[in-house]
Amino acid sequence: MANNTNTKYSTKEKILKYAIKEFLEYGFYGARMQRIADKAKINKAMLFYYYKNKKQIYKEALMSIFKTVVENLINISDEDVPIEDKIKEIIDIYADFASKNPDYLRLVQYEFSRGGKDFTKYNILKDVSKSQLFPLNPDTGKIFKYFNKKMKSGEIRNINLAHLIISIAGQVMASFFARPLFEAIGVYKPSDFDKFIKERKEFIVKLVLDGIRGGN
Amino acid sequence: MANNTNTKYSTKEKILKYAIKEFLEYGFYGARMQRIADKAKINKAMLFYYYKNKKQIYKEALMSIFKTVVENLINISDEDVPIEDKIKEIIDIYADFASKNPDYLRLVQYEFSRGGKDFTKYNILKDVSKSQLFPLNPDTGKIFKYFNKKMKSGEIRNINLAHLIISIAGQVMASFFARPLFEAIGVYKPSDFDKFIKERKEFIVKLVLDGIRGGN
DNA sequence: TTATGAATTAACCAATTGGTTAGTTAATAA
DNA sequence: TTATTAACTAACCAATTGGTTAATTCATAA
Repeated sequence: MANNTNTKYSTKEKILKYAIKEFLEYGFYGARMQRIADKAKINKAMLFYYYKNKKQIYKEALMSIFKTVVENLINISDEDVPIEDKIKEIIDIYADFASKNPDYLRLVQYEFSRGGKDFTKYNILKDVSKSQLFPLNPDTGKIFKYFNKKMKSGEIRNINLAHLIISIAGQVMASFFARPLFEAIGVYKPSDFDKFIKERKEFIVKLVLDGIRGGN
Repeated sequence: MANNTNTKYSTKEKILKYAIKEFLEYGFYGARMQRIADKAKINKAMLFYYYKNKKQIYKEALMSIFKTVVENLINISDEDVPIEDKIKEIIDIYADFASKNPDYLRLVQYEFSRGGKDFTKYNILKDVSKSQLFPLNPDTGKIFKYFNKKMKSGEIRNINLAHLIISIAGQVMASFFARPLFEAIGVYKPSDFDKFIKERKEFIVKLVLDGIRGGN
């Protein structure tokens, strides 16, 4: 092996790492193989030595990204904390991940804007949803279990939990997905983005909490 | 003029119409000038006769699309209806537009996924937000006026209205933006999408209504 | 009828693109 | 030492791309 085992990343790993950056920046069609090679400081031919073609690199990049996204979003605890804290926990998980990985999120959004063609083609989503840990899994998802208990005990009214999760996630994610809109029209000063997110979290907690406590 | 005035659209209009379709399908980099010409059944050179280059066609397509989006989203009435009806009205406007123009929405999403580079570059968003009719305009927006009145009368608690609008729109739009995810993981059967949206509307109305009525 | 400019076309082009290939270097095992 | 294979490189290539151009058709006005 001429593979340099001293360096942190193998050539194959480097390719994926910088391919992700390139795809994030330009999408599939706009991504350039030469630019990926340049970013990774390797010969372009290596891309085709380790991967069949551009599509395959994209596929592996997508899978890697989506795996990271899901791994982050399933970290919901089993603890039986008060409802307000549980809602905060869910919001925090989504918001924190979005804050820390804006580029990952953007590629997911890019894929969604294309109708999720490749997500479905590569079975990326299906594999993920089978996971016992997936929060939207109505049988095993921790969020479902928690709120089902709270509905039975009467602490919250009867609600459709899939809708609740979508509503919470939707409110949080909107802040990140439509960020260019908000900043362009001056909803907040770009430098105040973190402050805006903090405000938004508090707003969502209160809205949802009152919303699910309200009379049946 | 050799321009065929019998047909419904002029050549220039045809170009924009089919360019939009192409950009919606493939994004900027994936769009092909030849394919636009083929779709419009004109000679490729006509694209460069009426427009400077690809970028310019994209720019005009973006502006046209965004204009349509905004024109639809500002159609909020002035009527002083009950709060529940007003929330329903807002939700309906967003949901109806998204249902009727899934492709337009996808291009907006595509642009957002790119960080809204071109939206800001072409000043598309800024021009729009200046509009007196823009619902997010805190001084003149009809939604602001309506809810401010309701806050003063005590019918709802004091809330940040920008956040309220983002929350409502976010919950509605999530249903469309993340549609590939929901269908892949089986939140509903793809054929039941309309039913899902109907359910979602009802869910959001109730959540928001209880959420803004709740104690201060 | 004819002159004029706008609209349209087919053929073309330079540059870029994803992908290949023949040959070289480096590591390992016998 | 040497044979073998994996890792790597530079040069190359066919196909595609956005964009151009010179020539032609068409409509209109004088």
